[in-house]
Amino acid sequence: MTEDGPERYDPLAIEPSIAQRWYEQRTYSLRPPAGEPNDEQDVERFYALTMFPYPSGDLHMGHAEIFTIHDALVRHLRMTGRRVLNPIGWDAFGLPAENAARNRGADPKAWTYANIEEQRSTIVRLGYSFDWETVLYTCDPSYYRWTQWLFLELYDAGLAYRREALVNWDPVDQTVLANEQVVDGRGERSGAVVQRVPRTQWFFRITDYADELLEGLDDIDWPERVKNSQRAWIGRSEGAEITFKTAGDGDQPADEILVYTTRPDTIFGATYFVFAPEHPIVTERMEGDEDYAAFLEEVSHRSEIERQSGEGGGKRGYRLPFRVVNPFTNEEIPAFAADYVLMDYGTGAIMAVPVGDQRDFEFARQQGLEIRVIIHPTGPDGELLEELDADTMTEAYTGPGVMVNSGAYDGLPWDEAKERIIADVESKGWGTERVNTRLRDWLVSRQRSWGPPIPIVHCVECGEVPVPLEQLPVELPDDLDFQVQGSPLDQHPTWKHEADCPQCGDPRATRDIDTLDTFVDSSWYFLRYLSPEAEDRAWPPDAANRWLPVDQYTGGVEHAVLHLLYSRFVVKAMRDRGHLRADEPFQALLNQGQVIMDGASMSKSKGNLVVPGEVYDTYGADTLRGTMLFASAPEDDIDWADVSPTGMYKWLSRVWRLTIAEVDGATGAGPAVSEVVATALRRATAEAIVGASQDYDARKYNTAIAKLMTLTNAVLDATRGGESGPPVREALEALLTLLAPVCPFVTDELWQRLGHEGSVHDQSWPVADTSLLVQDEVQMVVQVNGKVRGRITIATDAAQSAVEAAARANEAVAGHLEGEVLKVIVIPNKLVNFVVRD
RNA sequence: GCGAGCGUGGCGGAAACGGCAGACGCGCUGGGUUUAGGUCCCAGUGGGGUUCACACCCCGUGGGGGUUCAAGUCCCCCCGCUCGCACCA
Repeated sequence: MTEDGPERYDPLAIEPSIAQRWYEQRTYSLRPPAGEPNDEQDVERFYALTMFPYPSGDLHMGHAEIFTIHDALVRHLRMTGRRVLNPIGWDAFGLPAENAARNRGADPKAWTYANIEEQRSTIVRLGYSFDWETVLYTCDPSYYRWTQWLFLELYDAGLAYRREALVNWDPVDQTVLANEQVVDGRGERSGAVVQRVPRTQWFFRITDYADELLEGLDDIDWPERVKNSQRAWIGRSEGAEITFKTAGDGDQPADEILVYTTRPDTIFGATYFVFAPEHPIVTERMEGDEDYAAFLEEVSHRSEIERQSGEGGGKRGYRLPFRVVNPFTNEEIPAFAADYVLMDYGTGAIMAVPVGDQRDFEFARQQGLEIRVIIHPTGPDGELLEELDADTMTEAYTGPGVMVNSGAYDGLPWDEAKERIIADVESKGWGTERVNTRLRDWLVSRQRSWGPPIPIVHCVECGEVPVPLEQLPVELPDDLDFQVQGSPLDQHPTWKHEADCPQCGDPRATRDIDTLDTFVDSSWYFLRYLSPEAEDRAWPPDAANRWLPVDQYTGGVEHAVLHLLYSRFVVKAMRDRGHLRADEPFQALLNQGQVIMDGASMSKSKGNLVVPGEVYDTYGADTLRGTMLFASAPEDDIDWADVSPTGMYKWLSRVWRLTIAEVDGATGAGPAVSEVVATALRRATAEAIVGASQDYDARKYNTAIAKLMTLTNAVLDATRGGESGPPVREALEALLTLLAPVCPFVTDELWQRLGHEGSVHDQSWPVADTSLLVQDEVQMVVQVNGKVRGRITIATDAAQSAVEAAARANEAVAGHLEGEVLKVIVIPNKLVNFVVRD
């Protein structure tokens, strides 16, 4: 460092104290103490939400990326006059705390809050302008009391219920999981192969809202791929339920079996019948059959992975000792139990049509079953393309066609046959048209102990009884032993016995020992932010009606189905209970890209972990923020190996030097900029304001920063001889306000160095003097046959004839105009193109 | 297998509407300042050809075809990569 040169840019000297001041003074709070968000009527409100962090350690680069994008958005909106609600909190319940307790003997609460404190100080240090009055922690009784209330609301509405079902059991995390938490047959968190086991568990009836969850996607501004993921997950299909009967065989009465099919038109091709192995009709009829019991045992032990990969023999089937009657043909067809039919989709039984379904086709070939052709392929105009041959076909035919061997329906196009058959099924009382979804009810109970206890008491006399609202919260004991086998809450010596039945007072009643999934906590936190300290209600309905839906939600794409689908369900259910009016929680969604390293995700085990602290301890938070936003568009991944914090640091240093020089020059009366330079600089300033504003509106922070760099270069050019003066000052002030959302510290500091009283963040967004952008002359490109051959400078909006004449007069162009000119195209103020015969 | 998205210099990335491809930055090369290194400042930087030089010419946005006066951008086919879903009847 030079001893007596101008003061250099030293972010570490200015950032921490500003950060601390913003935090302590609650600078960005919208809320008077202990109230709801300040809510004057005549303001434009904006609810900006970013996914709250999970406190499993300090903040990582991914958090810094999301928060930086979010904060630039929020600070920009504030400067454009919006009243922005920008809350923060912690998703503080969950398994990592419990694992730390089990493995290291830590107290989960202390562990969680220590991590929160570490994350909070990093968030403050990075200058994110959250409203520190609204902080919430999902593990705090003042929060989970209302999570329990939410459960009871759903229970009261019939949307929360307990039943036995085949569920996903994670043997490592020792708990059941929701379908959404099982990826490729493995637990999303633990990576363990999940087992399908029967258990009595709590569910939310999300399937009641399947249609609305699907249709609502059309009206929200989310990335198409997230909407597609949700559409696929909901998996709506249209078809029919049709009743089949088992063939009578004397002493045993015929059973009725419902099947679901999307292709009722192919019913004449049903040559066999398949039950899910656990189907009740089968288990009842096969009771005591050791052979079948062995098959059931074998199938239940095959993991999802084996079943899907086709390893270990593909589909497993068991020929049942009875037959089933096809209602349309009265034909008796063989019946199987097979693992390719799932008990929990449709009705758990299918009519198998090998000619029209690839799975049935494969199974039929494997078992040597008949493949009956009932359709011939047709083209776009209904013309016959070929005739299928059961002996030679190698795969099922699923395209359009015309019916054959289908009784009265022969000769009909398939879609018409489908309609007629459904109509006939209904008129004969054999079944109904039916819509089905892949979506199952949401399994919410967990055999874990760092979560909200389910507010239900089990009484020998009254059954399951909800805990009365005035007794909420059902608090977790703080002396759980996490070293025990199984659920610590269950093993606690007294906790579950502390409750008497709320209905009959029976002291033998016990608490439900399961807790709610963390996704229940996070499915409504954006509502609690509206009044985190309210003790008499979860949220005020009028505040919810004013602020919801969230105007902009930012966060990772990994929540495409889980959190984002659950939150949508909760909002719709709460709307129907009269607690709010919004149909959707999040109107717009932005998925930021990942921060990776050398093409791979960062992790300690890979040894490529870069943490935010390493960067801000060297270059400061402004450099970290600027680097992330300049590296790429918000949606794109950033490879940390490709980015250069030094480049950003050098630029900010230059901005610093230029501003300090202007301050010094103004007081020291250096030379003033010339008139010509002043005009050019003012135009550069106006261009930067216009360009950067458009980029901010489109959230293209990378190009906004590029335009600010261009303005910096213009200032540099103008002040090369030590000049200063109003045009320089205006350029720098515009630069600082336009940069403020990205680099809040250095801009605030320099703003004050320029002599301003208040904060740069309280300035309104600059407006350009657009008259400066109008120029007398423009440069136009001259092309011959589409190739650039020269340029002309000509009056703005010059007449076509004048433009053409000037272009012809251009020496470089003239040499290429020897052939016959067939056509001249003039794009005003841009380009002339001569079309010449070669 | 199905669905969606993406392919632009050595690198990250720019180019509403079809109208100068490569903004801005990194890196690199050369020069200046400095005792030196770093910092800072200046110039150059898609590939090829050609010229003493100013210039000039050709090629170029994964590959091939098409529409157009004009294509990174629109249409068709192919290749590659990434991400979802995946026995859902």
